[in-house]
Amino acid sequence: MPPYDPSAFPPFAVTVDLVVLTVRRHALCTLVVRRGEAPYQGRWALPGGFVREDEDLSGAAARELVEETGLCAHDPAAPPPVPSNGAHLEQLATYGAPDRDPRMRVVSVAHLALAPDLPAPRAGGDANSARWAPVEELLGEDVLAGTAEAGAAHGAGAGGSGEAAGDEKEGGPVALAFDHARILADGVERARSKIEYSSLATAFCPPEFTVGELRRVYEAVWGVALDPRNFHRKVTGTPGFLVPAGGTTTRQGGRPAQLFRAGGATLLNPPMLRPEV
Amino acid sequence: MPPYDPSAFPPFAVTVDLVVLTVRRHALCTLVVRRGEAPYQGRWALPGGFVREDEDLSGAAARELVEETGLCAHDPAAPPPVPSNGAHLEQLATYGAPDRDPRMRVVSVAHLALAPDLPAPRAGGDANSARWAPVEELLGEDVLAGTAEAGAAHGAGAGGSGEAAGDEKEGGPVALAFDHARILADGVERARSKIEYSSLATAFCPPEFTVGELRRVYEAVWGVALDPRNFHRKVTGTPGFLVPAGGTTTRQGGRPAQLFRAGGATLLNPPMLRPEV
DNA sequence: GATCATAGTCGTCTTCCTGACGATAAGCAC
DNA sequence: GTGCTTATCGTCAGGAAGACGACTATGATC
Repeated sequence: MPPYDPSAFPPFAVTVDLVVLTVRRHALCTLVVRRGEAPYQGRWALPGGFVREDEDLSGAAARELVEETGLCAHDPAAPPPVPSNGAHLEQLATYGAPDRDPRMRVVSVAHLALAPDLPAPRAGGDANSARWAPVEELLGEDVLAGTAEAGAAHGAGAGGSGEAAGDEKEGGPVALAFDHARILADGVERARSKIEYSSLATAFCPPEFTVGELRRVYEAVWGVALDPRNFHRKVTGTPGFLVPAGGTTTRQGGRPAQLFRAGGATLLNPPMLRPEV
Repeated sequence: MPPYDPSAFPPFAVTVDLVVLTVRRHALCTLVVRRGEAPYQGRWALPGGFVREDEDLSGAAARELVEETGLCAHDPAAPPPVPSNGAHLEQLATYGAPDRDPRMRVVSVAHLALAPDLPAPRAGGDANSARWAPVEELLGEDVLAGTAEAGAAHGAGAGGSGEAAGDEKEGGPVALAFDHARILADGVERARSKIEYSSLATAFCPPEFTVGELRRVYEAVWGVALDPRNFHRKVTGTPGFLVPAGGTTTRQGGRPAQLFRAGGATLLNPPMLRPEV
């Protein structure tokens, strides 16, 4: 039997889109770039680009991450002592509704990256500018509500439902291009749930950090307040989660705090569950 | 600015592959089909096929599921009272290493389906035959070990590592085509972890089932033995997990057991964690 | 320098959950 | 009936987590 007849299947464009999350000033933020071309010209979008001919999906995601942020992707399979400013990068989900891009059939493999607080992003490629936007600004209540319930609407919103399509005035929710609001919502939910049962929250921290800084990461990602004493007991009591780095710091004010590094443990058992609703 | 120049990006073929899991005779089994054409002709593979021009990714997965098993995919967003023999279907991950198919660049969006025990599968499409294979047979120890640790190898194994490439004699591990061993391993791990914190295990059960039948599902999926008394306390004590269906059955022998239906709750809180290693 | 505000760290107490396991109930095969 | 199987209820001890008191160590302010 001959190889595939190229006319036997429809050709797709395959892209990677990135949900890059970080914690800035006690808020969970994501990297967005302004689109320089139609469609959705001038709207904010998640960074991304085409997968190249000879490129792995994760390779394409890592390349985009470097282009947009200068971050070197850290492969989760690497040995536990993480190289300094590597970001965590993992595949999130794939979005391929027929109408998600009005120009052609595009399947986008979204990736989730978690990074420590970074200087201002450098714009790259076809984006006029880039910025860190608090996810709260980008995800209106309607979008978030839809995330939790309506899996069926899973890619319908190429044009957006309309209501959330606010303009560019600062402060109000800004509608992202394409189905990127859903992708972002899925990425945020993945991050929120994954720090429950893994040590991934340390990916938001610099190489050395204090228990309080780690707690503020959890508080920003979950949007809740945690008891400092119970949190301290939990993270220092979980073997392998944190290893003392040997110094102290007062960068938060108050009593000096011990510095830690991320330990080798990647799975938290038992997990640290989000407080109830 | 003009629409995309079609020569500006490489064309991909996009397929969906299915990891269909069920519990048969106390063993976790998956649906495999025998390949009728090269490459890997005669080898077992996961069912799958091309995504059509006008088709959603989940739509393509649901179509393949019907073609291979006759199962009607159950959308998780539907109202909780699940229609009778619908299977749970969710996206798993996407595999797109450049060399995963020797003929051309193929990106495969794998989906995970969980189904109650079914009659013998009906072969469809280009498969000479289909069968339910215990995952233990398909996943040699080396493959499983690789799953837990080596995320780096994430799609490299189009040809397989070689060692597991046993032939077709019954009993020994059988090497799956393409990178399907990894896809299957990822799907099994997803199922194993997801029944911890969700009520998804009921997807393996008929509409009405006993606590003991549900326990045997957990035991088969995790490959462990659970204490019947503690399990009973846990599942009947979690509000919304099970609702009494009103009858009893003795199909397992022994004292008649109460029949239950899956309740509306989808999230188990606190979760039922796998026993330690 | 005393006082205050801010954070960090150590304990205690109560409650809930779980694992281990005894005991009883209700079918079937003989 | 006896024996075997599975289901279901109960008890008990240990661990984890939430609530919260107490103390420590710094900088800021008076």
